[in-house]
Amino acid sequence: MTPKRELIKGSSSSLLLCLIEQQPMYGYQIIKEMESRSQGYFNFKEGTLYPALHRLEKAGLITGQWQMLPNGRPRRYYYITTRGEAKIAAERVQWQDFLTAIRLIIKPAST
Amino acid sequence: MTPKRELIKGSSSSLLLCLIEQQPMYGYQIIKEMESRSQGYFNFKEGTLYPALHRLEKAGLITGQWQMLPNGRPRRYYYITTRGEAKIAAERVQWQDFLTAIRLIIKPAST
DNA sequence: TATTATACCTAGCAACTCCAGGTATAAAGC
DNA sequence: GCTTTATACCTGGAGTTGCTAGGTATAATA
Repeated sequence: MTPKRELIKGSSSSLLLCLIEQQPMYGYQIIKEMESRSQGYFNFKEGTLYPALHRLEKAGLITGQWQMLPNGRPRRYYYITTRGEAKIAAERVQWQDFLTAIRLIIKPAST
Repeated sequence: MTPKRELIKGSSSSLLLCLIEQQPMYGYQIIKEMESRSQGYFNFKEGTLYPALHRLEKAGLITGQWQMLPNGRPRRYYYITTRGEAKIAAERVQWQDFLTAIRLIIKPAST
């Protein structure tokens, strides 16, 4: 079950948006959540995740807010924005189109 | 219907293998075939396709053979190899695993 | 006291798509 | 006859994004 790097590449930002839409999360939590939900399949590295979050924030699809824990340590929680929600909707369509196109290649319609 | 570049990225080599498995093809034909079968969705550029074919050949998954047309112009036909067929089977499994993992993220199982 | 878990971050390499360009012949339009 | 389009191959460099490997720091556990 070697996760295919290149498959993940095309969908990681969409997955992040989906997760954060369901519930505001911070980076470290996202890594753990991805891993546990996918039963170990996704294993995002920090070097992948943090830059990705920064890109999403820069694009205005999520917004991060520092929150202090009782013990004084800060965490950066990310929230979905209106634009992020729109993006998710658009990507859902893209995914469908993509899957449809793939199917047409593997099982060509009788011409 | 903007095809998502990064989605394609992860599956282009698998798609090429699938096409060539169905029928030996040459580069230019593959571009046209991809486009017509997918109703315009896939629109591989030459700068994408030819290097990809070379990579697949180098990896021993396909094998190319020059063939002379009656008019004297050469074409390079690519054939699937045994190893290429094995690869296709493996990638089918990877795809299923990937899709399963995705579903677990977008629709988490009740915990 | 040492290790692990939590929590953030960046720099640089690698992989792959695309743009843009190059080469060359055949067919079709004017 | 000449020009454009289609056919058919190719490469170099830029852009995007994942991963490795490293850094910083605190809290909990062994």
